[in-house]
Formats: sequence, C-alpha cells, structure tokens
Amino acid sequence: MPELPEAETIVRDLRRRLPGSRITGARVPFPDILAPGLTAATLRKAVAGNAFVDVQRRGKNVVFLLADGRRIVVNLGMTGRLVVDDAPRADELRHVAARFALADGRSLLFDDTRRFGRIDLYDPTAWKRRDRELGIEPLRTSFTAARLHTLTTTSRTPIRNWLLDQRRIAGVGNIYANEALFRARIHPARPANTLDADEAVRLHRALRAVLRDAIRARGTTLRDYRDGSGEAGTFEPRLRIYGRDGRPCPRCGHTIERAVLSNRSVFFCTTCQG
DNA sequence: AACGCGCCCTGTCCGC
DNA sequence: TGCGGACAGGGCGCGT
Repeated sequence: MPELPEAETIVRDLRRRLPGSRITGARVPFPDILAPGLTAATLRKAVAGNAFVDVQRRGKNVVFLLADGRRIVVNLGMTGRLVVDDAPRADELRHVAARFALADGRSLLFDDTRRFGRIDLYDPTAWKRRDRELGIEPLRTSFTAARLHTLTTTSRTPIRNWLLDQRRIAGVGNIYANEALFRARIHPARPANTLDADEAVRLHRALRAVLRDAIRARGTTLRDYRDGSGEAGTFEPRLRIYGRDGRPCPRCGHTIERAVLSNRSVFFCTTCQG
C-alpha cells in the first residue's frame, strides 16, 4: 500500500514522537510478518533495553535506528500501519501484528490486516548491503533526468513495470507510477528503452512533482493507509488518473481507460498518452 | 538474466 | 440475504 509519500509522512510523524524513547520489550502476535530467519525471541532480545535514536525512510521502508547501531526496518506491504498508541484512534486497530513497548508507557504498534508487511532487523553491515540493493531515491538531487534516461536504456520492460522495480528507483508504487506517467504524457506500456531524452525529462519532472505534491498532502488514502497518528492522507481527490477509469481525462476529456499489465491495473488516456 | 506470473493474506464490493 | 468472483497501495520465489 503505502508508497514513498506515505512512508515519508509516517517517518516524519514518528520522528517527532520516538527518538529518545527507551524500549522495554516487543510482542509479536503474528510472527509471520517477521522476515525469514528472524524470530520473535531474537527481536525481543534486540530491542529490550535499547532505544530509538532516529526514524528514517529508504524507498517505501520505515527505518528505526536503535542506540546500539542496529536497525528495525518495516516494509508496510499493502495494509501496514505504524501508530503510537497514544494516538486518538489507536484502539481501533484490529490487526496488531507487533507491539514495541516503551519505557514511558506508550507503545509503537505495527498493524497489518493482510500481513504482507515485513519487519526485519539489521546490524550496520547487513543494512549497508541491503541499502545497496535498493535503487536511487527519486527526490535526491543526484536523481537527474539524465540519470533516469540512462537507467531506462537497459530495459525493454513496460515503463510502468520499470518504475515499480525497487532496485532501480526506490519508493514508487502503482499509484504514483500511473500518476507520473499521465503527467508526463507517456503510455504505461511503452518499453522503457524507447523513451527519448525529452520524455525522460518529462517523466523525471512529473515523478518528482507528484511525489512532492503527495507528501504535502500527507499521502493517498484509498482505504487503509493511515499516518503515524492514525489519520488518513488527503491526496486521493487529487489523483488525476489512478482509479478513474470511465471518467473524463482532466486534460482532454476523453474517457480514461483501465488495462492490466503484469497482473496490476494501469490507468491512462489514449489521447494524451498515445 | 531479465522478465512475467502466481502466490502470500484479509476485506470489500458488485452482480446474480 | 447469500455466494462467488474480482480487486486492492507490495514483494518474493519460481520458471523460462
């Protein structure tokens, strides 16, 4: 579910609440959300007596830096939420998969209805390795149009699929891939290596703009997404193409179409994204 | 070896 | 009202 803007919103919320907090323990009611090889006992032992030093984001992952240098990394999957339990509606969470108890009496809750989310634990070396597997951060200044163009030249896969691959660019999911391609006037099925320099410039600009707009709106809530306080994001009404099949294109009025590419929906205007 | 597919899960909605 | 099928923001393992 949550893509870069949603993960970023959660990180900003939790960064105001967690750093400095000592952790007393962890409970994992649904251990299947733990990464392969990680047990609840190992996680509990790692966090007990430790403390949250910082909360960061890498792609769609929420990264909790601990006082001893290790990191708890949460991938939210489709329905994952990270909420501190002093938030107004924290008691409405019905699928708490993991709970980190803090010394001040609060708890950090990981709630995940579908349990596609994952919690992993990394020491500094392992994290460095994992970090290298993830692609470039699209909002970094090092991510330029030229860089995007170069990256696309090696792949014939449809550009929508290309954008979803976290090893190339980290943080883009199906909503913002579709939105960026609409803004850039590029058809989602276009092979990545057929983009010319001008299209790369447009896609680069569109991608960064839509990610920034969505962060400003605190993310897109279609159904499940909530921020670190349990509140919905406000970007959904500003989606121009995602989920809007059958409705008029906001640019030309032609009817928006939906198709399926690699088992996932794509939305596009055949006139604007020919 | 890059790529597409099925699958992991629960919930909701829609048509019959 | 009930029931089956489609669909949902992600990502992994597999086969080709």
